[in-house]
Amino acid sequence: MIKLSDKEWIVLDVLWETEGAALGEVTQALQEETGWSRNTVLTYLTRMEAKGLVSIDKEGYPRKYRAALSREDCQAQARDSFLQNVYRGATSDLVAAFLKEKSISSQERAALRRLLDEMEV
Amino acid sequence: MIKLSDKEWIVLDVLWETEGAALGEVTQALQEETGWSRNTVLTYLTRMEAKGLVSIDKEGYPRKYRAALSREDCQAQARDSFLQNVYRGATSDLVAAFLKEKSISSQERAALRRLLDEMEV
DNA sequence: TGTGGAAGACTACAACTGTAGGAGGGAAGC
DNA sequence: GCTTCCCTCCTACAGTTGTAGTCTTCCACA
Repeated sequence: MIKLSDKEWIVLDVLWETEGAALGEVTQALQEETGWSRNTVLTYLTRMEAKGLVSIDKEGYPRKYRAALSREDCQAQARDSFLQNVYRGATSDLVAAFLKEKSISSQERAALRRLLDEMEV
Repeated sequence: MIKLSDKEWIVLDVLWETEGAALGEVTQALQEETGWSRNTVLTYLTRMEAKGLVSIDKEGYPRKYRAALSREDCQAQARDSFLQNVYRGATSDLVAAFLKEKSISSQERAALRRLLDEMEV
């Protein structure tokens, strides 16, 4: 149900890295990638709190902002909707397309083979 | 650059299936999944033409609507942004997550193994 | 204790998205 | 030719997203 925009992913990436950051720290961390003003960052943070994506620790000043959901949960959600929207549920087409296009190391390939092996029951 | 909304994927899915459909046909085809009114469908179609997602064949009456981009191009685009947003570029994490979660047949697993083998150079 | 700089609240505003309604135009059949 | 039905055009309107500006508050330090 939770649908993150591209920019919300960027904000959450920062929050997932830092367990509880103040506005200035978040703004700082986003500076290179986005160049956003402090106010823009604050707007994201407060809107995202309203949506349940961010939790704000109001003890102390300045407040600490943290991700309210785990990265894994958000990823699972995003995988589902991507799979449905873009591949109409065909997981193996999807996986094949990613594998064909993107380079991965031979270690990674070995790990994926092991994964496939474990699935043979 | 082209960013499709969930609903735009649904519309395009219909257009990719039918090479050139009239409004009534598109509305019909979308009926079950969306229940949209004819006007809603028309709004999507015309807005999507403005964005270059749909092309309208104005010869004849009623007009024929068709997808302006191939499904493959749209999928490639969507893969890219998904990979970046959700997995920060880590293809093998992404692939592993899909494989772990979604069931695929042993035929499909075999095909993926072959794909991995072909990548070993 | 006054002040400067960060932080927070509130406001703004345009573009895009989801979802139509109403008015008018063409074509096919009676 | 007139009716009927579908098609197109234009308009609407609320909610979301991207990106701040302004005004106010708060703490730390001189």
